[in-house]
Amino acid sequence: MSIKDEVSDKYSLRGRVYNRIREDILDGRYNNNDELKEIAIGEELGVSRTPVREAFRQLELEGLISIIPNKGAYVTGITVKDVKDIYMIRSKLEGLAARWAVDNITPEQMEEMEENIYLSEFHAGKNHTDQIAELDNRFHEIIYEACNSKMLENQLREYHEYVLRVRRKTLSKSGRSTKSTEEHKMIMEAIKSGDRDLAEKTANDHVINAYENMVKNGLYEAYPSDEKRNGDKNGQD
Amino acid sequence: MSIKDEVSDKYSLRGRVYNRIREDILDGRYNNNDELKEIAIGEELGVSRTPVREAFRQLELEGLISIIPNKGAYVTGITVKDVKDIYMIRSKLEGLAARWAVDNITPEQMEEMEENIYLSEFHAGKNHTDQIAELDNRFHEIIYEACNSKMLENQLREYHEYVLRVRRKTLSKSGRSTKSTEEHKMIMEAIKSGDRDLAEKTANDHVINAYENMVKNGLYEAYPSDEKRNGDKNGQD
DNA sequence: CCATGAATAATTGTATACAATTATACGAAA
DNA sequence: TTTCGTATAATTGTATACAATTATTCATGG
Repeated sequence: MSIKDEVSDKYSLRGRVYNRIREDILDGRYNNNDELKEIAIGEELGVSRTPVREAFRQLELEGLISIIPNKGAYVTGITVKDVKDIYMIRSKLEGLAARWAVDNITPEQMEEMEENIYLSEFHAGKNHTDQIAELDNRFHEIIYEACNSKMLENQLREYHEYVLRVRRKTLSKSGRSTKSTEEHKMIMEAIKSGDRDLAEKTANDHVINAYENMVKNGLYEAYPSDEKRNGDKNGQD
Repeated sequence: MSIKDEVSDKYSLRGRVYNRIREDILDGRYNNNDELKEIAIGEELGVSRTPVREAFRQLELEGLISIIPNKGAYVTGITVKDVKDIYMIRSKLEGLAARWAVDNITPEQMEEMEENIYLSEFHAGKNHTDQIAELDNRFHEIIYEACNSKMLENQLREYHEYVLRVRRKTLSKSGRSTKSTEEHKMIMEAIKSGDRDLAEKTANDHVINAYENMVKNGLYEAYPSDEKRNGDKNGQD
């Protein structure tokens, strides 16, 4: 499938341009629908249009910008509904990853997971939001690695980018971190005990809980720009 | 996320190069690890290196080729395990799509679905493999459209490319088409009756059955080139 | 014969030049 | 004033030129 490691190539000009624009978008330094001009970006980074254009093509495929032929490249926003869909999809895929991790996790990965949770419990008690966010990311990364599927791993990483993007816009209110760590612990214990069904289910639920918490804490305020089209009606679950 | 419609741009040189190489790869006209030279491809299509390079960058992100900096672009193969993982992931996502379709399918889409199944039953009885394959694709497309999620739709389409790729290598032995149509019918009826859980479950099972059928009919002969690394052990389900 | 390494060729990476398309400015007519 | 159309500028699309890197050839020495 896709992404990331193949692209990196951090030491070519194109790679640097790609990473730079990508970061800027994910960090919210552009607004939705901002136009990216090849020359302007090239001058800013001291390169010609060629590597910029190539970077654009990749960013387009990744969905971070959209290119209209002969017109320009525009930063693409994601809607409230997109965010919801991503979380629902992630719920399923994280469940699958946790299930597969049961059979494939290494002792070292298991160890890191336990340590991760131990540290999380500490920081959750003190509201160290940066450390908590970092540990949270890492917990999921461990599962991605442990599931032993390059396909699934790549897919989940790709979605994770979007999560980071959203997280930057929604404040991380307290309360969640403790509960989140508890959920991580449940997933970990299910994996450790070899219970595939339980691992899958707890991971499913964890992602959905994270989503619901985000909604409560103002997702809709952070992303007011939903499209009108058919409305947001795939929701009853 | 990704893919396809944004890329198309069929009337630019880059778009034509992209589509051409893409088709060639998916149609199996290249072997695994074949090297793609910018100049050679450019001359073949009568264009310069610039649009070829841009097309390469997109194909790389799509996973169809892999670019090694300063060396070249190589057609990437997928392994037996990759195929399996894709089907397992698809099982979950098709289930989700069917679930969402319950709440979002339009009368027109429902009608097309019923017609699709009616025709499939006819052709399945006569072993019209081409028509059956076409109808099968279309059945899934309808669900993708009906789920009303651009995110999920794009994702499933991307995976579908891989399925087509595999299908071209594995012979479609008889027997399956009748059973497949029956399964489509079950999905359709679940959607029609508004039973979300059933729709999800029947779609889940359908994809897994398709996979198991493929294994029986020689997937492992068609894709002998699995990597050795950690072996294929995430399998007990 | 094989191994080594320098010279050469081939190929990719980047910059620039030119063509095609789209956006903008501005004046004339209603 | 507003609207329309043309001229101009700005921007993207493509081709080509040059630089940097990698592959190949082939002579030399062991």
